[in-house]
Amino acid sequence: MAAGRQRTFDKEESLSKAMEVFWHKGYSGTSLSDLTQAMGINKPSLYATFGNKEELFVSSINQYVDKHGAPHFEKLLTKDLSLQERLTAYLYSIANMLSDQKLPGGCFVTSSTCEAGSDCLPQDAVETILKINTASTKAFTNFFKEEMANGSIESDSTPAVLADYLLTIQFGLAVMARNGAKRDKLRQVINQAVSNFC
Amino acid sequence: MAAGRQRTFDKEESLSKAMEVFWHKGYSGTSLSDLTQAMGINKPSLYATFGNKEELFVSSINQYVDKHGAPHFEKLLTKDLSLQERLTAYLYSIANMLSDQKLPGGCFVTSSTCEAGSDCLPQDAVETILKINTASTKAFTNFFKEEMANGSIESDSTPAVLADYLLTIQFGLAVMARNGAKRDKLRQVINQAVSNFC
DNA sequence: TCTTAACTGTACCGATCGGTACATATTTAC
DNA sequence: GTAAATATGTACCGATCGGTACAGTTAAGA
Repeated sequence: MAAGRQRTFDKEESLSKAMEVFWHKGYSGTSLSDLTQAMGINKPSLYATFGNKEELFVSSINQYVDKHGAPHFEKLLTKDLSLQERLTAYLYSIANMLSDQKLPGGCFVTSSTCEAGSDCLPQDAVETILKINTASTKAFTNFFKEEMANGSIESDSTPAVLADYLLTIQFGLAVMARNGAKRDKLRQVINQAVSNFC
Repeated sequence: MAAGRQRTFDKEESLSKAMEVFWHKGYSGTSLSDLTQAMGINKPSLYATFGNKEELFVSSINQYVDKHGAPHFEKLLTKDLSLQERLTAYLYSIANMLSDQKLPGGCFVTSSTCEAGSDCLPQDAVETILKINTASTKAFTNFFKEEMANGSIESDSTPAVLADYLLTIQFGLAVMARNGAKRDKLRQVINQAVSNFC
């Protein structure tokens, strides 16, 4: 172990607190005081451990993807369910998160994508967000490509278009949640949206 | 006419400049310096004419709805077109705006709806945004109600659900645009989304 | 035990935030 | 012509912004 005084907080837990603040308030709306207060640490500890506000934001959104983004994806791969059933389960899982009262509300990536278009975010943050959305699009595209190979899709749309459509639905649901839409309303929209894949 | 020196700028034009700044950068991301610079006036003139930052924001988003939001709606009412054709024309019209390089990018209402969930906006602004989205939902609901009465819709969905679905698509398209999606990509998504109304 | 490395809290930095006081300039009404 | 009313530009306000210097504290390694 390295010499020196050891830190009195857990790095991942503090990052998790920071993530929730950024998720709730956005990059521009979050001050260092907001962060240090939620994390329970002082500014020098924050800077020593996480760099600066920008690096902490990037770490936060990456943690968000790991903890609250990626896990939904496995719903798409459940065995013995139709494509429609799996898409519904996937989006329901997301809707649960979007409307969860114990979480900051909506989708961190969606809100950040809006904010990234404002030229108010540091470039590294913008690139991180773009990378996340690109990765989602590619994952969806590959998913639909395989579903088509399996014969699960009758549509004559391309995998890329279906992927963009699914991402659009996700973004839309996230904004609906930020507007106050509850779980049941989101589910009704999902049912409507998924009936498109028939 | 009232006594006193007359102002050297056009109120509506200055408001339009302010609107574009808020549209582009959001409420938290916009400073008074950004505003006065874009509007070409000094702070005392801004405060005397438009109140404070919050009131200027509310005026801005209301002007946005009048200038860039409401006008699309008439596409839904074009005579002698099918429901699908009218929905496509309506959403294409929106997509043109979302991806217009001469405009600030995306949809001011959508971005603000995300930001409104952050508790970083003044309450009057939040209420204004909520009111705008509620009005859209009601207008869509009435629209679909009439279309159903006309027999244009075979779906067994309710007008309210179709309205929420349409709003979700609009929100989603706006975020896609903020993420860099160009007009053609938005159109493909729209085609996919509208095939739901068959 | 003693050096050295790492973390913590206080107290501060210049810059910018939203907002305003005030003196000056311009206009209409009388 | 003069008073009243309105707009303008400068210069400033206290508060907060993101970020850091520095002294003190706690630990591991020699």
